Amino acid sequence: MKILKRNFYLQPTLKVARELLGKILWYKRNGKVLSGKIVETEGYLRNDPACHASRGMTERNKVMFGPAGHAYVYFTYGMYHCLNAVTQPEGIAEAVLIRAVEPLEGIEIMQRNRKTEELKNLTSGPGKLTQAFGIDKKLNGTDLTQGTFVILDSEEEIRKIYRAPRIGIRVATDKLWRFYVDSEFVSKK
DNA sequence: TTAATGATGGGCT
DNA sequence: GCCCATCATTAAA
Repeated sequence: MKILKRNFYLQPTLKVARELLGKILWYKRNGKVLSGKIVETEGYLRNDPACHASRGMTERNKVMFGPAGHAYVYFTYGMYHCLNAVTQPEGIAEAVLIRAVEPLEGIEIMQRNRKTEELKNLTSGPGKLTQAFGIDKKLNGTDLTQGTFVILDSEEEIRKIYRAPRIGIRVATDKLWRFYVDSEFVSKK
């Protein structure tokens, strides 16, 4: 399979959010491959009060202001990380949060990282999947279009895409910027 | 089954 | 000091 190119991430952010569904998150770590099919995403736009970057650039969110196709990984709630794909050209801070994937490769490692055998509980949430994959702040700013931490294209045809309000935010809850497919691994339907 | 709560610590008004 | 793009556990129904 081929790695998604930078042009993919330069499309409108909500389109990228929809089109990332079915694509493959792929991470080769310590010589072992971890991968999963993306089944749930959320878009975060400029001028969106729920977006970390909406009140200007800070040390934490500066990667969002950088070039498209890079990973924005941040630490939250004192114990979890969340993974985003940065969209839009340099200077425009938008991104897509990867909320859930369906485990494909490296499931034994994910089970060890998550301290559970239960497949449906491995990667069905933004904090869960980063824990399962071993993704943390050291990957913040990584280029997702080359190297060992990338998103792969796929030929998979998506039957139906659902859209719904985003989860875990207190503002802009009227915006239907969460997207997901029919899957047991979606964090919440 | 769903709802409430505690854990836990960096970021920022 | 309060907030937080979360999750696991406990309590309630």
